[in-house]
Amino acid sequence: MLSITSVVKGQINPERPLKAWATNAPRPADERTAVNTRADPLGGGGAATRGKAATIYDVAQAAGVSHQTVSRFLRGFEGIRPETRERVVQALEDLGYRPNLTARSLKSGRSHRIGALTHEISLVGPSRIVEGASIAAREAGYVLDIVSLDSSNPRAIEDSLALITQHDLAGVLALAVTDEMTRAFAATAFRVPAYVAAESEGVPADPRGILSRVGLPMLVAHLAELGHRRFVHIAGPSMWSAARNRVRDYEAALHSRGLQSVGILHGDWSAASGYRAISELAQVPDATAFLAANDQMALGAMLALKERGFRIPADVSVVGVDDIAEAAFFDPPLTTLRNDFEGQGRAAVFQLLARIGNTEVAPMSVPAPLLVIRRSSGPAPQR
Amino acid sequence: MLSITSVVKGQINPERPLKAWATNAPRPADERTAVNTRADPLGGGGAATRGKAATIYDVAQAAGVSHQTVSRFLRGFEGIRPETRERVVQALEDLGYRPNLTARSLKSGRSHRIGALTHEISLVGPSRIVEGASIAAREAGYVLDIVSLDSSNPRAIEDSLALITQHDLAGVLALAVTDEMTRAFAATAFRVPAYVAAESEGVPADPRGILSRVGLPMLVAHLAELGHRRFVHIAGPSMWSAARNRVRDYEAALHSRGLQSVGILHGDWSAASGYRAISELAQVPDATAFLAANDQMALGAMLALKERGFRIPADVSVVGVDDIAEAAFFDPPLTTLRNDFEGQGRAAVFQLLARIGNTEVAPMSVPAPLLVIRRSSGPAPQR
DNA sequence: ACAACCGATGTTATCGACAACATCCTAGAT
DNA sequence: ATCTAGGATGTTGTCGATAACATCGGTTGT
Repeated sequence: MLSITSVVKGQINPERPLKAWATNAPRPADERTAVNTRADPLGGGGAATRGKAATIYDVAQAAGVSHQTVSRFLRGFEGIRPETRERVVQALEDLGYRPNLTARSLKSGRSHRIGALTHEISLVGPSRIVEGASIAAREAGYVLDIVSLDSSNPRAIEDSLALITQHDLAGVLALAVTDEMTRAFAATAFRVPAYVAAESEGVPADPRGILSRVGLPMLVAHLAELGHRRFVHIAGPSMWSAARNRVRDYEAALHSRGLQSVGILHGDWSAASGYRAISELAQVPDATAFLAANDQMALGAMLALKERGFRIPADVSVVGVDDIAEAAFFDPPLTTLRNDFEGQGRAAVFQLLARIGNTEVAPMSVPAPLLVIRRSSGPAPQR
Repeated sequence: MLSITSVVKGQINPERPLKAWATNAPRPADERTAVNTRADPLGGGGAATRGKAATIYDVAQAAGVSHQTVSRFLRGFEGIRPETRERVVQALEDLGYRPNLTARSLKSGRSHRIGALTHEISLVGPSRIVEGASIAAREAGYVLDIVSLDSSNPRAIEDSLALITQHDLAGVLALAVTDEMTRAFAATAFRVPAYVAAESEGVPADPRGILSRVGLPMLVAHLAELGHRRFVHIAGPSMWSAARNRVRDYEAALHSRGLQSVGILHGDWSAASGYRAISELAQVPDATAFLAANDQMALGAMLALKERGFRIPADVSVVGVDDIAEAAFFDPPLTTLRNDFEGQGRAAVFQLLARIGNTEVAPMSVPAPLLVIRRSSGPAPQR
């Protein structure tokens, strides 16, 4: 258990003035480069930093202009005389001005926060999605307000939505979605754009957009080419649309090749559930290929199969989905489908920003799924 | 790749009025229970919900009182005549009022957001810490503004800190900390309480507070009792204080038993680095026990050792730290030390809240580390 | 040469909530 | 019956920023 070391931050003098006022404003080109140049030996900034935060009024007074002129400068307005501009810049730096985003968004009605509701962020998938989203948001000048649902608390969704609707956000995102969350989301009246990032279940405009639609056939093809004919799927929890999609696309892929599914087992994404799915069976299905809906369940399933005396891949092949970082070091290393979680998070943020009206975001290109062949899959045994 | 399904939220009538206005205010006792009672058949609220959000002025007008009376009610002021109170409650519900937290914090100078700066949230540890923090924050009525550092971007820390300092936050947290981050954090002048949640390196008041201080001796004792005498440590990146602590406590634990470390290898927390640490060695050290600083590196090391012909645990024992969910399903299942990541996150939030002045938080009890013995450790081979 | 005009800047109102102070009304004291 | 204390409520100012409008000095057109 880590202990918590506190760093009490008084108004310590900022060694490196952050020049945060320049962050979101269209700034003169030469500003960008010179962040570390001001080596102020404890003077100047000290006085200003000590008390309360400087406002545009303070800056205005220091520069001998009106607060509005300061505001104009900050917002990138062009028509300011060079000498005036000079004085404002100077005052800004001297006082170490930082915009008060609260006041800004109160007046402008715009905020730079995105609410992100997510399930089980401690799972690998969701956490990577959140990371991608967080980084994309930061790059666009937003921060992500993360509300992670505690699945042990039945009222969590309600509470979280109540929390989210109060804060004023630029938009709301649902990441890593279960049906429950989708429903609660749809029933809530947000006053801002809201998006649910989920594997769509209908017929999507761009089928590349669904990992399982394109990826599962690749997995099945790989196994079929190795001679496998009898398959078992270890599915995720059916309240996750991602889990349902994988079941559907698994069956479709088999069907289109005239192969058969020997059975579908159910897990909850965890390695433990993959292990139980196999080990609790009275008898292991007569299949040669096991396709788990994610790598963790594949890991658990592999252990259970080995304990039952199956050799992998000599007797049975096991494949997963996601290509988590550890999959290459399972024993045997796992054949799987690479899933670009970070990309999903980015894409979700970009989609939301586009709807928010931020036109500067580039449309996301959807990376194609990638089949990663390792040693957990091999030729089907001859009977 | 998931596709993103948008749910365009207009001002749909809220099926279940969230009564969010009651969330943070000391409310009359009977309010708590009656959330779903108002079955308003599309009347009343409709008009108000359609346009912009209702303000206390709108509510005041609807109730025929002054906005201040509404404000008083919301803040739990007692001296309001029952009939007036009644009208206010009615108007509040009819309009589906939600407080504008932006305006509130502008005036009150207080916010209910906590900024959390974290590294590599996609690692298992950090993501679980963040989850614990997020849940604890939500329970206390705060949300976590997560800023995840993109390690590929050298200016990420600066950018992130600039971003954080602008937003108005109740406090700032650094989770899963590297030295770089600690330094940048210390050099920044926040205007609010800031805490760095890290394994402390000095002599802590409560030694139970450090996982490795208590836990590594347990691991070493376990292995020593099995007859192991020659140990190798696979360390984390040295810029993480957690990694340094583990090295230090590993050495101390060996020393106190008169045992010797045959070597310290270095990884980066990933399974790949654990694999490389062993596989790239010209010759595997003559040791019987390998102690990795986390489970992922243990996984990689196990694979490399097996590939080099070592049997686990017959020839060598391998143990990890953290007890991630998958560790029980490695082959062999990994002996490790349970690490309460979520608890760390909670603790960090509680500590911060305490400093913020929120007196309602209970002090955290620090769970003792737990040795989890599985099959990757066994009796040392007889030479 | 006078007015319309324009760029640069200042003044005032505004966002939504909270807070200080002002006011009104009623009940108890004299 | 009049005064007063005090509870209940209304009015105005404030937080820090943005927006609309006003103003000032100097051009430019005719």
